Order: sequence, then C-alpha cells, then structure tokens
Amino acid sequence: MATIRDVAEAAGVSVATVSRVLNGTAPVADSTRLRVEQAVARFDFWPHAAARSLTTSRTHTLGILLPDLHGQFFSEIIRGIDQGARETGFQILVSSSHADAGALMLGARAMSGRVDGLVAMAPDRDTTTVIARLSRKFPVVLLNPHHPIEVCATIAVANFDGAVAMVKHLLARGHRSIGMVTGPLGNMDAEERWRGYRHALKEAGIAPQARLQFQGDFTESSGFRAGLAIAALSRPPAAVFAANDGMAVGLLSAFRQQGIEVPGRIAVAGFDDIPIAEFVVPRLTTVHVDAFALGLRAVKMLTAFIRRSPAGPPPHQKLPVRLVVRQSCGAKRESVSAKRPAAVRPRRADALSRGGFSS
Amino acid sequence: MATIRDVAEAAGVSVATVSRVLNGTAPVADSTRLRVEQAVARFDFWPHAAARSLTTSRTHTLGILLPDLHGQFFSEIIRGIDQGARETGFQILVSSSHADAGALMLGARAMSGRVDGLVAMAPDRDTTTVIARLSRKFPVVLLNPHHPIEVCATIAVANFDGAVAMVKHLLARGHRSIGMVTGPLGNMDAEERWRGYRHALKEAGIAPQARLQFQGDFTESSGFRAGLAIAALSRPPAAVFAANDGMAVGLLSAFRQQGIEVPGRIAVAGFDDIPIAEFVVPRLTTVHVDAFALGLRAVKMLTAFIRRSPAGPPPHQKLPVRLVVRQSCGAKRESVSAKRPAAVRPRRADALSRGGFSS
DNA sequence: TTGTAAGCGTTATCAA
DNA sequence: TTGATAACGCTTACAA
Repeated sequence: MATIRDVAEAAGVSVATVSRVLNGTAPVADSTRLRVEQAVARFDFWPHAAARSLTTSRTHTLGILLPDLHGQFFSEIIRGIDQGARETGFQILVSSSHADAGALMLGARAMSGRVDGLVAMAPDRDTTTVIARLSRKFPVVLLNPHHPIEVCATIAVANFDGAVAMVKHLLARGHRSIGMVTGPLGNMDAEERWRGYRHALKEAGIAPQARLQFQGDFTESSGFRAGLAIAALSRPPAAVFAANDGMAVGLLSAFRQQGIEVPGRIAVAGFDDIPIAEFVVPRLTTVHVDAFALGLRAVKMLTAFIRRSPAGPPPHQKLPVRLVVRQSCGAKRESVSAKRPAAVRPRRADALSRGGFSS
Repeated sequence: MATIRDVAEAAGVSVATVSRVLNGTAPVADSTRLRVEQAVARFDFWPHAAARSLTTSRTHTLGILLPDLHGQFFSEIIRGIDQGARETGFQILVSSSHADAGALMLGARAMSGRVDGLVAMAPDRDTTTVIARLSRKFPVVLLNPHHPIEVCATIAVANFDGAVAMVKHLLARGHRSIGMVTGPLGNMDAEERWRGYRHALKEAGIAPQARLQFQGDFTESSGFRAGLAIAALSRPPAAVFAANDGMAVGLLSAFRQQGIEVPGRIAVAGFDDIPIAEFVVPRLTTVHVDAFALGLRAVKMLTAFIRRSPAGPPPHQKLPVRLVVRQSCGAKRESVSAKRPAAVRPRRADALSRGGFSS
C-alpha cells in the first residue's frame, strides 16, 4: 500500500504538504495542490486511519458493548446507534455476547485506543459494575443500568412510568381487581415495573393484594403457569398485568386452554411490545419500548460529551415509553400510533421485507 | 492514560521488556516479570490497540459494510458475523446505510488501516462494482453479489435451487398449472428465482405460460395487484409462486378479498421466510434463507483468507436454502425443522423475548 | 535475559 | 507557502 511518503515523493513535496492538502489544515499553493492531488489519484492513496488517530488521538469511532445481538430489540438499538453515528460522523466498533464480566472487560480492552467513547449495555449486577469502572478509561453512556450508577452517563427505560400508565389504563377500563405476574427478582426492569403497578393501585386507593401477584421469570412458560394458577383462583382478578410480553403470551395460552375468554372474562396486558404482540389472538395491549430511540439518544449524548469534554456531572436520562392499546384488555378504540390497516397487512411488513434479500 | 513507557519506568525495566511480558514473545526472568506485572496493575495499564496495530500491521478487526441494518434479515447476518468473529478472535467495525456508491466508498476509506479484511453486501450494480474494486485494498468477501464477480470471494444465496425446490414441491402436490409473480427486473435474486421456476417447469415437461407470469416489484401491494389479476383470469392456475414473501402476503390479501380460498382453490408459495410468514392465515409455505449462516460463513471464509494469505483464486460459495412447508399450499404434513408447538407459542418467541429488556 | 533504537504512517510544531 | 523533524505508543531486530 502506498503511504503519504510515496505520494510526497511522487509530487515532489514534503509529507507535511501532502497532509495539508489532504486535511485542508493550512494554505497550499494551487499549483502544489494540483500536483499532490494527481499523485494521490495515481496511487489511489488512502490515508491510514489508525496512524492518523495515533497522532491526533481522535478515532471518530464509538465502541458498542452489548450483551447480545439477538432479536429485534438489539437490532433496533444498533440501528439507532448506527443512525446517530452517521449523523455525527462516527464509525461503530461492536463487541457483543458478554456473558460475564470477564468477557466484557476483554471486549473493552480490545477497544483501547480505537474508540473515542463507549455505549454499553449491561444485563446484570457484575457487568454494570465493570462498565461503571470503564468510565475511567473512556467516556461511557450506559443503557438501562441494572442498578443506579452515578459515575457515568445513563439512559434508563421508563419502566415505572410505563407500568403506572398501564395500570391506570386498566383502571380506566373499569377493572378494580388487577393482578400481576412479576419478573425475576433482582432484575431492575422487573422491579421497576412491579413498583409502578403497586404505586398506581395505591394511588387509586386500592391495596395491592398478595394473592393476585405471581412470581414469574420473564419466560413464556412462567406466564403459562401463572395463568393456570390464576384460572384456579376462587375469585380471579378482572385483569392481569404481565411484566413482559413473553409472560403475557403465556397467560393467553393458559387462559385459552382453560376456556377463559380474553378480554371477555379477563383482561391481559404486557410490556415491551415485541413483534408477535401484534399477532397473538387477541392482539396484546402492551407498553412499547422504543429501542431505536434508545440507541440514537445514547450516541447523541456520547458525542456531545466527546466534543466538549466533561462539563459538570454525567447526565442521567429517562427514555419515555408508550402505551399501545390493542385488544387484549377490551379496547373499544385503537391507539393512534398503533393504528392497523385493513387485511392481513401488519404494521412492520414493509420494514421486514426490506430487510430480506428481496430488496 | 498511562503508556508502556510509564510502566517500564515504574518497574525499572525497558519498554521492550514490558512488551515481552505483555505478549509473552520472549523469555523474561520471573522476578522481572513480577515487577512488570505489578506496575501494569498499579497503573491499570491497557495497551493502545491502534498503536500496536501500527507496528504489527494486524488489527484483529473485520470491517462490515452493509446497505442497511433494518429488519430481522440484517440483524441475523450481523449476529452470524459477530459469532464468527468471536470464534476467530476478531472485532467488528460496522458501517451501514450505503444508499449509493459514494457513501459506500467513504465508509470503506474510513476503515483503511483499521481492519484486516471486509465483509460486504451490495444491493445493486454500482455498489457491487465498488466493492469489487475494494478488493485491491483489503481481502473482501462479498455477500449475495448483484452480478457475477470474479475478483473477490463471494457467497451467494441459492435462489435458483430454492425456486426449483418450491416448484417441484408444488408439482408433487399435483399442481400442473403454476403461475408466478416475479420480482423487479435487474434484481439478481428475482431473476434467479424466476429462472428456477421456469427450469423446474420445463424439467417436468411443462411449458411456462406467459399469461400465468406477473411482474411484481417485491412489495406487498404489487402482490396484491397480481392477485386481483389472477382472480380475474378465466382459467386461473392451481398454484402461484411469489418471488418473495411480501408479495405472497399480498396475494393472500387479494384472494381473501375475492373470496378465493387458499389453499383450497389456489395454492400460494413465497420465498425468504420472513417472520410474519408464520402468522398469516394460512401460514405460508416458503423458502427459508439462513441469514445467520450467511454471516457466519462469510467470516470463516474471510479469516481463513487472512490467516494464510492469498492462495489460489477467490472462492465462490453458495448458501443452501431450505423449503419450509406450512399450510398455504395444502400441506398434509409439517416440515420437520419448522415444527410448531401447540397453542399460540410461535417458533421465535423465546429469542424475541430474550432480545427485549426483559432478560 | 535485557536494553537500545529503528520503524509503523500520520499530524503538528517550528523555522525558513 | 513550504520543509525538517519530533512526536504518537507500540513491536521487533540487533546487540550486549
């Protein structure tokens, strides 16, 4: 590969001049510039980005640390990050599948000197701690932290708000007896959603009843089991709020099996708005989490931070969520933003087919 | 940030010795090693990867150039790439949304000196040409090329084979009169699928009839229009093969609207196996393209190439596809690999919920 | 077993 | 407006 030296030699100038032409950092005589440009073209010279960043100590690259890449959720986060990166002129260096803190550390180390900052997501306590420590090496934006963190910037999903909104929705539908299937203990999303549920009930003057709360673990089968338990209740609730859509789908299966009509006999609500939420019968009323916006915001936050260095304490944002009213709670009307065209044409169909080879 | 020089000074050794301890490239006395390790720990020293790769001219990074990140398809490709990268000890530098050849070029240039090779996907004629040119700068594996390319390694989806398999399946179901909705002209996927259709018919001794072939453009609405046209035919075919699932969904809509029962009166088949193919009514018989495998293979091919330099001409692989028999062609049996559990529990549900925050 | 010093391909600081 | 040359942080001959 040709280097800047080859170009300089061919153009009969010094490397400094070539650099100036390439970057426009200082005035260069037109005749000289021309000679240099010709030499660049002749060699098809591409500056060596790594060498460049060694002197400038700027990489124009963002490191992305994710626990996984599986599923629509992470896909959307990455798309948001990519969008933000493009808007701000950054590249993205991705490292994923950090099952444990050690692997995460390794991924981060490999980025040393190759990124200007980090967008990270940590699934659990250990990894969250590791990422917090990384903020001594890089500027970091931490997505949806497992536990509250002060040392680095964070963007948290409004789990509490979403749960409150959902319970209020159920109350507004006239349901007074509302049960919940909770997520795994120690999971921040799960706990915030649970907290929102209890808060909204109390605010409405209703005491949350232990007999209506079932421990799940975010899997469909745990939702199914909870559904059977609820079906067996002597006085079942009028509505059940599942801490995620997977469990809500499990509830639907159980109720269908038991011949309990949804939403006629019991209303079912979820959280996350996973793609199949639109396809189950009845279509699931849930809380939409906008992963794309999460990624986009993270990048915006990070690049702002990178551009004008640390100024004040790291910001802590909250990503709003949105109630999506479908049919599983007995909707009379559709949420505006989730409006569905006629026939079998689902909301995401175009995006999906664009995503295939057939585009 | 601490450098190798700081560490060397603190440990009372030369930078060369620190490097040797870090990389294990030469024997170091135990006592020395200990002092160095302590200094490394004290400074929490992380070697500067960019500087390192400047001397070694190896980056342990793969550049990924994609036209888009949208949808399940690209998500799966990236996941496959990521998996392959992890297995082989590479990082991935992603650049996407290359609407045109210029943007693609820019993305590639930014990778100069930062990657050991490239996995690229080009949607059209121009970008494919650009990528072919890139192979003078990097080792390149080109996914699903728009047109045949010799200069760089490629992995193509077995569109032809898939179409042949589908038509044979329809023939085996007893359908003799088989129509097709084709994809856009000039699109390689579309043309290969169309070619497969005609080939399979001829092989069965059936002359493809122009009156049964409808030009589509991969959108649902073009499928819908074709469906209406087919419904209006005096002698409609017994089956229709759409060149992608989006158009097949459009066909289903049209037939439903016209009161034509599927698969009772007419069979419908698609290609791609997009997620909603499982959810439409009747569930769509289609050809599955394994995007994960595509990404994984590409990385394997590329890293093999990187490790033991150019040896012989660039390889050209074909990614097999798989027929997925569901209900839209009157299935009596289910394809083994697409077996569906009872109730509303869809195949991908676990993966999807793992992809959400709720994990 | 260790140290010295020459790169790697840029940019940046001085002088000229 | 240009050219020498010293960084940047590391690896790697070559010597000791």
